[in-house]
Amino acid sequence: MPCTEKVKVKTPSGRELELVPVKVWQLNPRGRKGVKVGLFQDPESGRYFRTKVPENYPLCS
DNA sequence: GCGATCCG
DNA sequence: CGGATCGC
Repeated sequence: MPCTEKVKVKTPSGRELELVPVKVWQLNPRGRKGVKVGLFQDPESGRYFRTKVPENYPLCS
């Protein structure tokens, strides 16, 4: 499933933006909860970065 | 430190 | 191949 919904994120450049993740996956140590992580691209710098996304955000490609 | 992911 | 992501 492609990523469509925007997420409010703090970019490495220090801006608060709504971005659509490139990809979202679950990062779980065995036996505990962990977090959902999104891969994003900073429109300012063009650089990729990872940050937590809300638990209710769907996994996507 | 663990977990998945992939850019640098 | 390591960094960086988060919370436990």
